Amino acid sequence: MQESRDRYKAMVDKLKEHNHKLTPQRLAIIRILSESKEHPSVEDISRRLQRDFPGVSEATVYRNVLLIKSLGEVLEIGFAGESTHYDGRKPHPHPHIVCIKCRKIIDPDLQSLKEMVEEITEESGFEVVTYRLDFFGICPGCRTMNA
Amino acid sequence: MQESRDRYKAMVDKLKEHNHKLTPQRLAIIRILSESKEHPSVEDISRRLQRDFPGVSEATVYRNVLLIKSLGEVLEIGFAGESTHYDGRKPHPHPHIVCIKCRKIIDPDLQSLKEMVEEITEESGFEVVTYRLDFFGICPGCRTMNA
DNA sequence: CCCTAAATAATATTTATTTGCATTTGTAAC
DNA sequence: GTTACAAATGCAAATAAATATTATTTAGGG
Repeated sequence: MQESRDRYKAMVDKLKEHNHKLTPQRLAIIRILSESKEHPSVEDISRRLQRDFPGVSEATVYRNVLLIKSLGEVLEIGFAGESTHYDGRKPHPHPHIVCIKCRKIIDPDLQSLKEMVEEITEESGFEVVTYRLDFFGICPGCRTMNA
Repeated sequence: MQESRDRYKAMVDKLKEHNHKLTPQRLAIIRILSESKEHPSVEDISRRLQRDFPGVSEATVYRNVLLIKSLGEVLEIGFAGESTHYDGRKPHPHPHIVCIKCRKIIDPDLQSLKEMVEEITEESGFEVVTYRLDFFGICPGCRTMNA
């Protein structure tokens, strides 16, 4: 998909810009990040990587994901209990809606978010830098299936 | 404070109701949970506990916090990187604002939350069951201090 | 092609949490 | 007040995720 290629290119450019080497492992990791819509964990990435690079170290995946995060090209999403997940397609904070039955995650567009940030600023005096918004519920599919 | 005592009593009642024994360690733990406004971690609780019970095992704290959580009397709040924190005063989901400088956590009252849930229901068809909302920013104190 | 800093693999370590097991202790019944 | 027994505790060892260490390899400029 075009979008995946754009993300891939953006990450490569950012790496070059900061004079980081383009190793095959690194490129494979950003390829996976740019193509994955399911918010993979380090373990997921590592597993997929084995196909092309049997024997990549998990530490390498950790280090690279961390590096790419520090460049602002991947979003870290830690759900309680599970290991941390990453979104390389939309690297900026955004709300999620997670289905507690099928685990599907969707990214809604919320008009009310802007208003909420304003309310926080007014009420608390905080300067909001970033946020983490996750709603958990039952998706339309699982609702009908179950009832 | 009255509120602390109410929370303490609610937790004791819930324990009795489910036929759990009221050991001194357990009572001390719920006392700390009911009095702490700062969302303590297991380690925090354990440290405070040493005052009254030199030698309480961390495992005991873990087990009790887990038990109390399973009774719905404490809210688990896991932030990336740090150990999990707990809120025994407001056991139901609520938004947080976290200062990224001093780590202070406050609980705002957001009018716009209801509206946001409505927007999600309409737009996505999800039935919202629970949520996790955290805003990160710089609190008024740290803003002036730093600039 | 050669050099050097950066990156990798493998291993060890740290930190948070959980579990197994022997011992102790609430608490309900006598 | 004793007794009985399941539940709770303490301790230590087991897991698990993430990070650090170090010797070796390699990307990429000159």
